[in-house]
Amino acid sequence: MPKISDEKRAARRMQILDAARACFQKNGLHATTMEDIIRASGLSAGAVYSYFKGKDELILAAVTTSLGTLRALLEPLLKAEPLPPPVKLTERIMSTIDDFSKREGYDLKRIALLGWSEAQRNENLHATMRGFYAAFRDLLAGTALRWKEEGLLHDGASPDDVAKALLAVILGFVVEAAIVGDVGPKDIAAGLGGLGVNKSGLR
Amino acid sequence: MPKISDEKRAARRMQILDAARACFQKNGLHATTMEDIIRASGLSAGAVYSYFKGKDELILAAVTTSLGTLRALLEPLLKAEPLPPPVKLTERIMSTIDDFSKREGYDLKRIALLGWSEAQRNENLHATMRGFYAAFRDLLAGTALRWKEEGLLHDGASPDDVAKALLAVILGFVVEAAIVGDVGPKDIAAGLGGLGVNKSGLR
Amino acid sequence: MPKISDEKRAARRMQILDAARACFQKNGLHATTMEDIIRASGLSAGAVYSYFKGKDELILAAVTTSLGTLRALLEPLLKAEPLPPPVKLTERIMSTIDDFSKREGYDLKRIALLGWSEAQRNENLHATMRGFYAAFRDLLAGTALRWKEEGLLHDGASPDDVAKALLAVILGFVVEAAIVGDVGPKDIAAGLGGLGVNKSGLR
Amino acid sequence: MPKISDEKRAARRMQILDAARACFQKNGLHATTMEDIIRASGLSAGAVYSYFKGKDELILAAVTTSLGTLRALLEPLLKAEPLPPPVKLTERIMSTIDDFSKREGYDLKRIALLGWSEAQRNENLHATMRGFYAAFRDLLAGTALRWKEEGLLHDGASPDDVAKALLAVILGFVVEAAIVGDVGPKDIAAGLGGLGVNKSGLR
DNA sequence: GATGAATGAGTCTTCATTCAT
DNA sequence: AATGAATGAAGACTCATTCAT
Repeated sequence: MPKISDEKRAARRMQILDAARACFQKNGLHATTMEDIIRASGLSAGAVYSYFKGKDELILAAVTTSLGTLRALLEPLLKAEPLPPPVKLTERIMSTIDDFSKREGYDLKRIALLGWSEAQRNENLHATMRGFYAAFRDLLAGTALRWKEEGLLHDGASPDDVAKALLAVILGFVVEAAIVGDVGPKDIAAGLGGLGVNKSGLR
Repeated sequence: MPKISDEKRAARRMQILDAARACFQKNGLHATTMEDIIRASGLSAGAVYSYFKGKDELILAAVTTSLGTLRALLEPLLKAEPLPPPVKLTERIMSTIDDFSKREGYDLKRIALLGWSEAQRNENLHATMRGFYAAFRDLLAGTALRWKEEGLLHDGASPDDVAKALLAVILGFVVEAAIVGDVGPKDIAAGLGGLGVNKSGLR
Repeated sequence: MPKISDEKRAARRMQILDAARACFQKNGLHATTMEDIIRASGLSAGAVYSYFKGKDELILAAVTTSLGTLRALLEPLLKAEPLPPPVKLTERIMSTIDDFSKREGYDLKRIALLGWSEAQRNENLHATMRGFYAAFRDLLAGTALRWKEEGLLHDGASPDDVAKALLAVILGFVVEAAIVGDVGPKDIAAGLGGLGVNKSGLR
Repeated sequence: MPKISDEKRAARRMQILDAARACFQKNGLHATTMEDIIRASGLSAGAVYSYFKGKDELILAAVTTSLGTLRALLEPLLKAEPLPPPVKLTERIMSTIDDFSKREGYDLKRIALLGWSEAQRNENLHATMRGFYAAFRDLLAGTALRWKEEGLLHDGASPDDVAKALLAVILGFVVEAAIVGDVGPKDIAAGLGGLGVNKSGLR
């Protein structure tokens, strides 16, 4: 079979996945029925089931692609040269997440919350998420090492712990924005700055 | 059976709620069936439904009481004299949450994640949680004001923003611990310290 | 036990029955729950069950007493002297049913409809109703015989058939008033008169 | 399965409706469970629910189609030429109802009684029935007008009242036959004749 | 006797998934 | 390969009735 067929297949998969994500985001994972997804995708039940084994696989795929989107969004920030100081980078990460959600009409924060909840009873999903966040934390740890080398961290600072703390801030921002509201990346960044976290890299 | 005493009634309610929380924690909100809760409570379906209108009320009650527990746990920390410096207080808050979960065999973190997810399609629940976290954030802002007066924050620091940042750290710790693992209150505290947040209150 | 106790018992029974009838009339037989009746009666579940075996007995009793009320209302009309001519008597019967319903706030027509429906799956109830209506039809047949003797019916008229026809008119009025509306005893009477039924007894 | 034809769909609907009507007739509206209907229809629960929203819709459909059947049965009688005199027409109407019930093994009288009862707490159903009977009564009034023109009614007779009276006779016959028994269309007709209602149109 | 909390079988309904066409 | 009608196992909830106190 020529390449076109594969492309079509991939396009179909994406079409279904987009429908699923839209439904999940709007109604949550459990309140979304397969029929919702089938209708939203514009395909037939059989077609959907030929691309995805079942609802669980669709959930996993929705979360996985969301994480993929997130990775594509965030990795460049970590590799930016010159490396921004901690608070600045953290703010950019949060802003990037926030902006994407607003721009694409596809709220990564909501999906994240749904995924975390689901992960507690779906080991497969949990493993996927754990892997993603662990990898991201490793990346952050690498970044922290560079900060340390640049003298932006205390001398005794552990890059791993810094990564853990920053990941907490980022994930916490997602929760706080989704549940409590009235908070933006700048607020968090300002708050960290007020606490004494290096803003400029100078001390 | 004659009229049951108020105490007994409350005890029965708690018995059912404990069963529900145990089930929710183990299987998640949606995967838990009323029959699970009924069996775990040791009562009959009718009895359970005479204490709680339905599953939604049970979910709301489970989350609400968890938040109540959390409040009882955390408020004393915010009123402690002398007031610990930011990182120390944050660490204590996280440790308290962590220890309680280990001690009582009742993981507040898991329930929190479930609640956040559910809140996205249950406005009643969302309002309850938003109210709780907003109140807690206000308390933190008050604390931040005291820190500021004591010179533990930068001069230009906004207590509100500091509160937002610290709440993010705390909530983020909950997520990170539940999903990624390999992280404890001390790690986060050390990471914040490494970032330059005042540990001792001295600068 | 002295007589008072029996009286009290009877009063309690009536209290429960009144509550049941009010509920049945308002919500129908099946939509009325025992709890509705219990609450309306102001007694406890146990008390209600000590006076009536169960819901079926309550339904039977409600219908039976309604029929008793009907009998008490209608029998005097059939024994009136001088005996009114057919249409006049029929109109009086319909008016009596109508007026009672309005006066007492207790609609015999509604209860009748409910009872007929229920009778189709409750042989006990069916037998009770059949017995009542059959007896009433017999009474009407006796009346028809007197009309015949007085020359108010055609010579070849069968009193039994006349009774059947008049019972149909009366029962039909109940249905028509309850379901179609815009009809009163006078309309029916006028219609019969228009059809040529002797109004005055003169021809 | 590919798209089913409209005919097949209609046939399936009828299959379910027939099953429902059979159950309703045998056990009454409320004592009939969805499982009864599902089993009787030979389909699955899901299939039944894909054709009818729920039990209420099934009840409404059963009553509505019964009324439709009734209309199809009775309208020709009202349009017959030459127009039979009042008692004759009434007898034919009652006979038609009676015969259909015997012939088809589907008792319109029983369904009618069930419907009247249900109508008292189901406004939708009530409106449907009221509309049907009111239309039928109008038709009868038109017929009465023709009788009047032909001199078969008293000069002062109101066609509307005559229609009300005849509808009462017909509905009353249904009740009397279902509840009391020992009565047929001929008995009622004879009784009306005995009361002086024009049989032949001559006086 | 009276109470009313508790029971649990029974109801309606949903929805992930399959498979005949 | 695609379709979408059909499946049927759950699930949430109700309510007539009982019986320990």
